[in-house]
Amino acid sequence: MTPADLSAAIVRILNGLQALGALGAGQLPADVVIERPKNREHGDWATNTALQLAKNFGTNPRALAELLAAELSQVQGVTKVEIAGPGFLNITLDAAAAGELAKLIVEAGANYGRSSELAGSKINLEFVSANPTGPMHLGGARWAAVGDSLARVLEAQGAAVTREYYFNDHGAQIDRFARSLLARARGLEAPEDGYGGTYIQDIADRVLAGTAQDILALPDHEAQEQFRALGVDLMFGEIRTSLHDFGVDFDVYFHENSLYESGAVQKSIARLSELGHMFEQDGAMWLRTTTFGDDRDRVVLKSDGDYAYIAGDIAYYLDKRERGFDQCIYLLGADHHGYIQRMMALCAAFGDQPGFNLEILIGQMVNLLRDGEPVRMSKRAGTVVTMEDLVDAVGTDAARYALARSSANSQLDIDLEQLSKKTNDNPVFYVQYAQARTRQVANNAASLGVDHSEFLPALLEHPAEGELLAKLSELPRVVAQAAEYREPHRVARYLEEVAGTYHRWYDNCRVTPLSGGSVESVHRTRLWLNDAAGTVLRNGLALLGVSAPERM
RNA sequence: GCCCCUAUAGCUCAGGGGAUAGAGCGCCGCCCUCCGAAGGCGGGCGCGCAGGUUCGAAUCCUGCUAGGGGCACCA
Repeated sequence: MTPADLSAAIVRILNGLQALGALGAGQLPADVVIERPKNREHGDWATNTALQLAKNFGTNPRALAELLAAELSQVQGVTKVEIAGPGFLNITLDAAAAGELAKLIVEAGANYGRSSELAGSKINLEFVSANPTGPMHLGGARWAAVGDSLARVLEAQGAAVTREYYFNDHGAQIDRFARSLLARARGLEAPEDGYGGTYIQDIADRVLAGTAQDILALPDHEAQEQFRALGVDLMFGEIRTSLHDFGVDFDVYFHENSLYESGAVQKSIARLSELGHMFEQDGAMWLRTTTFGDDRDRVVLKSDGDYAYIAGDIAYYLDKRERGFDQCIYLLGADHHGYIQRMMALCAAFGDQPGFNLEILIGQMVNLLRDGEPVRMSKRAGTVVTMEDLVDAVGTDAARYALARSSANSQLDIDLEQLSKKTNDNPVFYVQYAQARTRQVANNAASLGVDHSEFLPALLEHPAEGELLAKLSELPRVVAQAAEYREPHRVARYLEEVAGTYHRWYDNCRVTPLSGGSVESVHRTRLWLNDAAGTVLRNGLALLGVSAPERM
């Protein structure tokens, strides 16, 4: 008997009551929110559904609660239903009904927490997409952690997710990168509008070392072109390696330049012209995005004959749709929030539904601190705080966890010094330790002859076992909500709660007998619960891309 | 000027209308004669301000204040 079972039971009861004419003709809910009350005197589970639905059915909360309570108390496994306050239903289960869950979880294994809710939907999730003009920086690391975890969460709900990286290898920014490389190779300072980090020298040296050709003897524009092509490749390789080491691998690295080379840009603009959304003015071609709520129209083809940046966005979006993605999700940094309106407008211009076919998630910035002082992370300033800096300091698991455990909506302060000095500060260890503990308990149990040959859930009667079972039952709902709200941090927060609940159970309930004692049914039954907790912790950590070590 | 995000414990952050607002870290005290004390138990400290909606608001709405990020024929 899980919260989901209770919810289903209540929906059934509501249906039955309405069919009998005991309720008015209101809309019936598809499910009912079942919560664990903070105060245990309020039972194992509680719901406020009578308070929320009474108005719909033309009755008052108290009366509806009484109808529901009478029926619900007849359900098998429910021992008591009480009405509290204005119409809360407080539900108490018998230990056996609650305890069944332990076995269900163990038997489901890696599938516990997964669902087919999003089966059939084909999602393109674009994230990171950092320009190949410098090493992967801390902000990119946040989106890597959040984006990959979101992909895992969506996949756990049955969606087919393609992780995609838009690789800006076209335009003025790349030209500045190439000029900077050339300048450094000649021993000159980087141009004023160029990149000045020490990595520029490094890449320039590698370009020179990597080719037999004497690039520096070429005319300027040819030399620059060589540095552009080779330098971008090197930078790209570095970024890709950093991400891989971070546990994030993209299915598609999409090159912006390919949109221009293939003619996709012209094609997509021609399509918008046919649809009547393009116009010419001041020698430039514009997309009338104001038709769809943008605050100004946007230049697509500049008067000098070059395409504006949005031209690539237009072609890229269309390309994604033509590749068969129902939903294109973009995870962008806060400095891109101004793009939302024009992106939504171009989506609508193609006849699509903004918010469904195109969804843009904005994540706020990460501030890196060292001893409480902000560390600048501007690539141009050359004081680059890279993903490697963070990983070197705290390790991949701690880095990914620290970046993924907070809402992307809030700015995040991470103090390198604090994390690197005392890694025990990081909650990831709390969770990993609990998981490792479940393994050690299982190992000890095995060596003492405690096995899975018996499961008598009624023996799971200690209050700490009730708490643990209740907490473990929440995983499916947590994952579903993380997917629905696109908020993978919910998984991390939940795991911290599971870990705490498990530790308390561990302190109260032994899986192995004391020395001299014999193995009893209760030990064998508790082993199931121990393993169920381990399963939940491992499944959750997997959703975050964090390892679940056997021992620490 | 306009737009977006944020404001909750000493710190970093959860809390998407419900009952006494939570976690980790930090601080104080207690617990290893039995599954690793990287743990548990106890203690102290908090919803930026002012209105509104509601039976009920940290949560929704409005205004204000503060911090961050944006507002190109740049990418």
